[in-house]
Amino acid sequence: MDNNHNDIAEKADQASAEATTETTQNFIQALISEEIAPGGRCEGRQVHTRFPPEPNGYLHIGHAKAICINFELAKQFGGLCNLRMDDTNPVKEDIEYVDAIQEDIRWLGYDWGDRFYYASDYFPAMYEYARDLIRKGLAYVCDLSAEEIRATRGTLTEPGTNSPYRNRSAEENLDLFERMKNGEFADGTHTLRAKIDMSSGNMNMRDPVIYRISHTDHHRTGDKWCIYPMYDFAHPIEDGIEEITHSLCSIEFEDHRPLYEWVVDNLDLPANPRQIEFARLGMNYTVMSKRKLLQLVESKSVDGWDDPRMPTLSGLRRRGYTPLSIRNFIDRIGVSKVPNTVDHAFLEYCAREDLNLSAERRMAVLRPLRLTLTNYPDDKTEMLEAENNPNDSSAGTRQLPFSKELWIEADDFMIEPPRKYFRLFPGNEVRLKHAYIIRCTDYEVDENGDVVHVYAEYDERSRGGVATDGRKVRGTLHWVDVNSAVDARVNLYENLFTIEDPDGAEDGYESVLREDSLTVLESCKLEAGLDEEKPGIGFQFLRHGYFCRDNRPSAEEKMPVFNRTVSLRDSYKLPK
RNA sequence: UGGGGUGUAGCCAAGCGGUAAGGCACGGGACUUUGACUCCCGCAUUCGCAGGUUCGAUCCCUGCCAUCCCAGCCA
Repeated sequence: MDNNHNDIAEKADQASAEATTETTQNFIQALISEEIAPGGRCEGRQVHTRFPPEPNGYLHIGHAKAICINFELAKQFGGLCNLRMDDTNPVKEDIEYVDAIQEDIRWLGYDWGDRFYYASDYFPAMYEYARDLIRKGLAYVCDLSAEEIRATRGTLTEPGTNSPYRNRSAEENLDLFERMKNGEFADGTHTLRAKIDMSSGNMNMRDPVIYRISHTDHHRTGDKWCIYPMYDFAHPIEDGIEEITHSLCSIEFEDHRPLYEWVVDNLDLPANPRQIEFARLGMNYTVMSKRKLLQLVESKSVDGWDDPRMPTLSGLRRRGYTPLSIRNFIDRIGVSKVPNTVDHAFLEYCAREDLNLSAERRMAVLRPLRLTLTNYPDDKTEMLEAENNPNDSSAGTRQLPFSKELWIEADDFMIEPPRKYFRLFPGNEVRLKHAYIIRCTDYEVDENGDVVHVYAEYDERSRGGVATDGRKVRGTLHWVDVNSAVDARVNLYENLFTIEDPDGAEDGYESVLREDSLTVLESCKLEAGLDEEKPGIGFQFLRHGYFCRDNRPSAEEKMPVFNRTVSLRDSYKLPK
């Protein structure tokens, strides 16, 4: 036990040594190593990545994977990682998300320095690049409607047909494109299309639209523009302008890569980036799509984007997950191209691992049962010393008030205990953590037969919890002194869904929402001082789990509110 | 009956021609003033399947099977 802390510190050292040594590289690291080596594509260049969210929603744990991969890769290779708002579609985006995204990334522990960009800042440059394409005969203004474009695109197995506008002259295209920009045309009447190959097996190469008309105010450029570039055209330009060396994205963009490369190859960009795809994160018992998360919020199935049951970063933060635990989680699940569904228990493991070392212990009775020590002096209150973290002696100790009247956990007493129940029952002896050994002498039940009061005698010589005669006392209970207890509300969270794969539910994910994903306990008794604590600090409530103060309690809330981050592992099973 | 991916344990994931790392989960045990932590032990004779090349194949070749993505003027 005394060696615990040393062992753990040693293990942490080993882990960080391994992280820096990095014996096995994932496929992206291996590729970058090759490319920056002599003769490689990026020889002499500084590795430069970017995280490019569209500001149209809140970040979730899946985004954390992309964030960690991009920022960590830059760090490992002595490079840089930019933060860029990919705001090329004004109808979906909003300024409110921009701040939230930055807050979440900072909270996760990453810093983009002064390299915070907006794709919309490049609109003028993109317009000029588009004109280059037109002049090279590689893009044309098309008058087909959206329906007509769809109809002529062909199908997965049949080639498409050329647009009748495909062979307009560069002069005519330049003129039309300028008039599109000047607002002479209504939405949907014209597009700028790349002239590639209408019979390509890759649908993305069948003369993709690269500019559309949208008379919509943009959250940053207002009404300055009424034509907006499409992702496939804009993204390689954004990367090129920022001199990104490696543009990482998720696997479903794999068949966009030929188009990405087509743009890079046909434009004279400041630097040529390379797109690399990896598998996005899937987790069981949750959904990850923005659309579905939004739906949960709008249907009031949850209490907002930051509901502690949500896989959003703001939800995980409110729940009490630490940034380190999330970074560790992402680091450990690895990077590959294999479709994956990571067990949520792995995330919980990472939270416990970090919190076990960093969280101070406190005592909290969630379902209180009154205990009276019949042989303890009536008006006495003594102070007992309690360690703050048995795994970290530097966390120090605190003084706990103790008296005749105490709260214990209702679960910790049974009139007729099953086998191997070593908590309190008539005649049995247990230890009150940090306090005394007590023996149950009596109990009271109400008209329903429920136990409402327990009586016990304490062993005066066992102060601190040590038996002077060396007798073994197996059970140790947590408790809270009645006089100094803090009344509180505690929220217990479970998975939002009843099945592992809610996306695959026959009747839709809403049909498998779990009814009891939130349990609100209104009459909890917390150790004194917990009402002074702020959100963001994790505590271990002894024998229960890790908790932190809610960062968004409702206005009318009078009691402190604590959220359970994750329970302690529990190998105790009540025998039937 | 197009194009592009992916298949190693319940879940992640190493492995790159020399005889299946590690983690999570799970099961057992030790320790214990948290039934926590920590520690120990167990957990793929086999790498989607079938052939082939080779002294030797998870790694190379061929075929097959399964599964995911693509027909937005979304990203």
